[in-house]
Amino acid sequence: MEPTAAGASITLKDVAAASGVSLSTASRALDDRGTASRSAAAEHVREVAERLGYRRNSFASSLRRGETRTLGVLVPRLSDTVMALMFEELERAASSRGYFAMVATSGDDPDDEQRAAETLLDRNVDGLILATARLDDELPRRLRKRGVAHALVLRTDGVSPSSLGDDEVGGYLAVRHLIDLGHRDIAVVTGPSFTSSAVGRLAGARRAFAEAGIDAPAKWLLAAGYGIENGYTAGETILGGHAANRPTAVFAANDNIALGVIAAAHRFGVAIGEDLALVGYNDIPLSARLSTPLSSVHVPLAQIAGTAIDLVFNPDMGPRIRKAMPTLIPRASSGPPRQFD
Amino acid sequence: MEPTAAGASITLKDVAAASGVSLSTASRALDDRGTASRSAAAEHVREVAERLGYRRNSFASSLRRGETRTLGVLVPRLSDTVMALMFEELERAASSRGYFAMVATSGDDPDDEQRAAETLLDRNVDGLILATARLDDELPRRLRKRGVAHALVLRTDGVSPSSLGDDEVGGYLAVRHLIDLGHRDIAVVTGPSFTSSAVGRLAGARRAFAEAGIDAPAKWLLAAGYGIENGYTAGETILGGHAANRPTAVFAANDNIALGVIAAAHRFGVAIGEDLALVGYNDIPLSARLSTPLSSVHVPLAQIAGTAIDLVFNPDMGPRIRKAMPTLIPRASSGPPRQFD
DNA sequence: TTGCAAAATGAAAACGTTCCCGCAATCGTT
DNA sequence: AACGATTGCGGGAACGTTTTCATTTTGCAA
Repeated sequence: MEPTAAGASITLKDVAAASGVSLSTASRALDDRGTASRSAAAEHVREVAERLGYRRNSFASSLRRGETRTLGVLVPRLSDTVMALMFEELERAASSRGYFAMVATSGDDPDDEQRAAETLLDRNVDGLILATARLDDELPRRLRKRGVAHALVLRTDGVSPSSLGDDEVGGYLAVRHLIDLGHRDIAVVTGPSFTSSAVGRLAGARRAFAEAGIDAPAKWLLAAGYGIENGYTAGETILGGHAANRPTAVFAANDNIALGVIAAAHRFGVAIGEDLALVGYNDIPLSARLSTPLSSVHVPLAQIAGTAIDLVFNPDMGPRIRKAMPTLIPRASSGPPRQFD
Repeated sequence: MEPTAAGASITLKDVAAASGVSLSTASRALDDRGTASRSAAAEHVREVAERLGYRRNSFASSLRRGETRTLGVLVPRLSDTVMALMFEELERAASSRGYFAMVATSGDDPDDEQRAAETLLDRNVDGLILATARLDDELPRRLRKRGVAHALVLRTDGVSPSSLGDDEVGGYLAVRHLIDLGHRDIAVVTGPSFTSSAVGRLAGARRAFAEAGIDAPAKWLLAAGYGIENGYTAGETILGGHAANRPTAVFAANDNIALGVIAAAHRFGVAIGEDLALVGYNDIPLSARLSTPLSSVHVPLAQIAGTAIDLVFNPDMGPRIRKAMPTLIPRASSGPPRQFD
């Protein structure tokens, strides 16, 4: 009946009694912050605690200390590989700083996002990391007003402390790569327009176009969601017309979209890498393992994670919005256009 | 400096004072378990609490109550889509029962698994759900000995309460499907032999072979890891020989392995669905979206999640090991063998 | 009205830590 | 040997809840 997890638990009082010291002394001896006391008594307490299998009660401790050494992470969904990877890196970075990372998922709905954030705050996290930010998001604003320590990752609202890849540069690199290969007819499929990542990557793509004097037709600049199915739909739109009217290259603002485009290309009998060059974004592990490995813009997630956590606790050091440099990884999916063979 | 997340916080004392009642009354009025008190005073307290923006301090509450309404979930990694989906379902099931799910990742190392479990237990979770179990795992054994409420998902050690898909049936369905299509030369790539899922799926495959009077050659029964790269290696082994010596079908014990086999097939110029029939396992969302959509054994994760949580809190009701029925989803990747065209 | 059960209330004692305070012991310096 | 400075120690008061217990109030029937 009782869902008691812990067995009969050893409290600090037990340890103190067994060591023949007071509660206070035992507490101090086991305080792992700062330098461990080197007195003989303290050493003895530590031995006894170990022997008895004492584990500090985190609630009592947090209640008294007023901090939890816990970080809340909010992501739209974990089944999106990029988000899962981001969380894994955040977990690692948090752990190396003595923190525990706790995740909640919120989908794409601002209300759910708000609710999920409250859930995390109710668990008294010391700070919050959001991978969900919209350009005009209410949540970061409220967090700022309430004085909640937080940082945004991967996406920014332009105001709250943020750690992300430089999407403008990434978009530029991708399209520049395609242009350098000889492509002129290039389609761009971006993510949802409420994300800074989509806007940034599109801006970078535009810069590359402008630099090369290419006038990108509006019908080949599509905004989509970040899911495979969105990529598929976009792919149908782009490739569905007469073969002569197709672009020779596509820049997909994320690897999921690219996967959708691949499926659409297959449906229309267009060979990726030969008939159509394709560049994705994020370089998820799958990309390198596809039948035709996917060129993609790699983003240093580990670095972004570390920076994000530093921003949560020291928002005042350095610029509030930190951008990490992405790298283009060329693979077989992006070859020169047909006529160049 | 101070990593204070919450602003100046409203305590129960404030609410009580503002409502003109005692602390105890305020506490009772806001107790959300059981039936809410219907007295006028209680109603008033709730209003005041709402107006003041009172949020119960979860530590003080948990400390006093001795329960946390928190569930710890241990998975090898979240970047594996199946694990991410499993966690999302567990999170949902937990939430609908008033629990919060907390995840930790442990890789494939038993020591890390132990450490991660301790981390969760240190946070006083009311129960633990493991998706990491090995057949001869120490951890479930220790949890049983310590009397920690727990359940295993997706994999079982055969002893602790477990909720998983019926892997034997799934393996049978997959291979039976291939046999029904006319295949006789079928390779099977299973997962790591320390997982019950790999063992079960292989056993099911064997039953299908036996039933059809097929003597599966040992060289086509490969044990691999559950990653794409393992599938690729296995694919190289299977398809690397002379074309005449290749199987006409492959059952991959998970979709990642299938993805690897696809890549290997591509390398050897073998067309999936035409030259080689392929069936995966788990039916991750990507499978349906591949260029050649992948046939796969679908597993009801939501149901497994619900059962798992029930098992944690009521391990004595019904059988300890519950198996959910998988379904085969045939798609374009599994066609009849060439000579049948 | 009176009587009695049921419901609501306030005081106070937990829950297991940490931390402030005053005091004693130890240390290094002249 | 004497001095101040450091360090370690135990007592006890927090931290914000929940819960027990004794008491008071309410509701209802006679």
